[in-house]
Amino acid sequence: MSTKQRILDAALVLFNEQGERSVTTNHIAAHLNISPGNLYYHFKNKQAIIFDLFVAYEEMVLQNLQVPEDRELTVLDKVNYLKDTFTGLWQCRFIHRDMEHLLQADEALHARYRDFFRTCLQQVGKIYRGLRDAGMIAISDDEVDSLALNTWIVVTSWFSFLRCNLLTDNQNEISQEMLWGGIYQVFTLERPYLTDEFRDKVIELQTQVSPKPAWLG
Amino acid sequence: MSTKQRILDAALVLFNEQGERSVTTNHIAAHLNISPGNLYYHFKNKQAIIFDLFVAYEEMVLQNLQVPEDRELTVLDKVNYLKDTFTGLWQCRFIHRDMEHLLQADEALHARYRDFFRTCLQQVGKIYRGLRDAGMIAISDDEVDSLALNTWIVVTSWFSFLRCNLLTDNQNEISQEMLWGGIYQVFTLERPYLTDEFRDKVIELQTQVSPKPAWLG
DNA sequence: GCATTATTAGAGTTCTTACTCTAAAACGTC
DNA sequence: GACGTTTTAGAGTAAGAACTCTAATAATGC
Repeated sequence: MSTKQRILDAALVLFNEQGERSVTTNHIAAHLNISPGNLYYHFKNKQAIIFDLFVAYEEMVLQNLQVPEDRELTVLDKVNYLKDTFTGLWQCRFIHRDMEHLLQADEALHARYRDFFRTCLQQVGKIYRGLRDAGMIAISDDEVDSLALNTWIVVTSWFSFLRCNLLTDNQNEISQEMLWGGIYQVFTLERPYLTDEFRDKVIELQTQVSPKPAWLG
Repeated sequence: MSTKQRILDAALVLFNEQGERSVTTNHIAAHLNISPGNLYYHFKNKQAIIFDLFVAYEEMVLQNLQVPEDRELTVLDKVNYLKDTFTGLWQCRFIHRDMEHLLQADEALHARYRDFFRTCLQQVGKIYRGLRDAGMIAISDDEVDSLALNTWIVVTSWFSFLRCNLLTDNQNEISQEMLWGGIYQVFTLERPYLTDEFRDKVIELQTQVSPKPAWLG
């Protein structure tokens, strides 16, 4: 693998584990047993590394949010969207940790991120309208807009929420249950809109995938 | 005013404007025209300043979330809770920006924050059950739990969301409309649970307080 | 095999940070 | 107004950050 790619991989791992703020370019170089000079040969600066990592993240997310044009959405689609989203989020969880700082430090990234956000919101809206067309939820266009935004906020804040509120001395790593608690939480946003016809079926499947977490309530 | 209090005030202003990460103890001292030594006479370190600011924030929030024992909740209470919450949040908006880092750097603060979160969640649940008792919403206990958590997430993430996604070169300050867009957004979380009896009345009042923001949808 | 280019090491530079130390000033009190 | 305490100034320190520079090594084309 190219040194450039190895730097990106190592940076991603270290950023995820310790947070971008605590990881310096020297740390990344040391982690790979290469010199700082070498790292700076491949990247103009730390921001450039972050930018490239974001581009990869963006691509993955947009891939995950595609809506099939040739068929209706199913209950399973719904679950898979969330699984994919949270899995992707986990792989790049450093990004949404102090996003404000990353964007403040890099105007180009900020502009790109705004576009990304808008596109995501549109896609999520499209998915919810797809679920409506499939008869799964009854919801107005206004409600789709606000539901999409609420989904965005819960999804992008989920790991911060976990680390701030649920990690303790005893339990200091994010468990599978915690991660999928995020899926449960997004389910609860949609649940009020489920149609009578689908409610029981959907709730049953959702409960299988991610039951109500013990720490809630 | 005491120097100690002036340091806290200045730190709060600077942290809010520029983010805790970008504001050093030297900046705070310079802002007040006092020496760094003086600052360190009053505070052991930077964390201690943050800790004190958090304690004040905590007190304000818990004050805002109190539930009257002697009477039922009204539609107006509901609106006021949100107004107070977002106003308080605005005053200490630096706190929820890179909370993860603040907590990682200070185990005592982390423990305190976890308690704070639990208490808040309980209070929010109590408020929603109060609204249920007053006949305003129809909701199960499970749904109260998840609604309270969703409310918490949207509220604590709101300013980060705004700065990351809505600020641009042209519009680089948070407007009143944006701030109260947060209230609208929390309304949308509760809306599906409104009872037939109260729906129109509540929605009318909510629309007055904070109509659907232009940038949504 | 040689010239050119791409890649790497590693010491070093500059800047900033949180924080310390000493001495002086201000204050209270009797 | 002397004396102990509290508060302040301000230079200074040690550590660490991002990043640069030079020279050596590897790869590549001809």
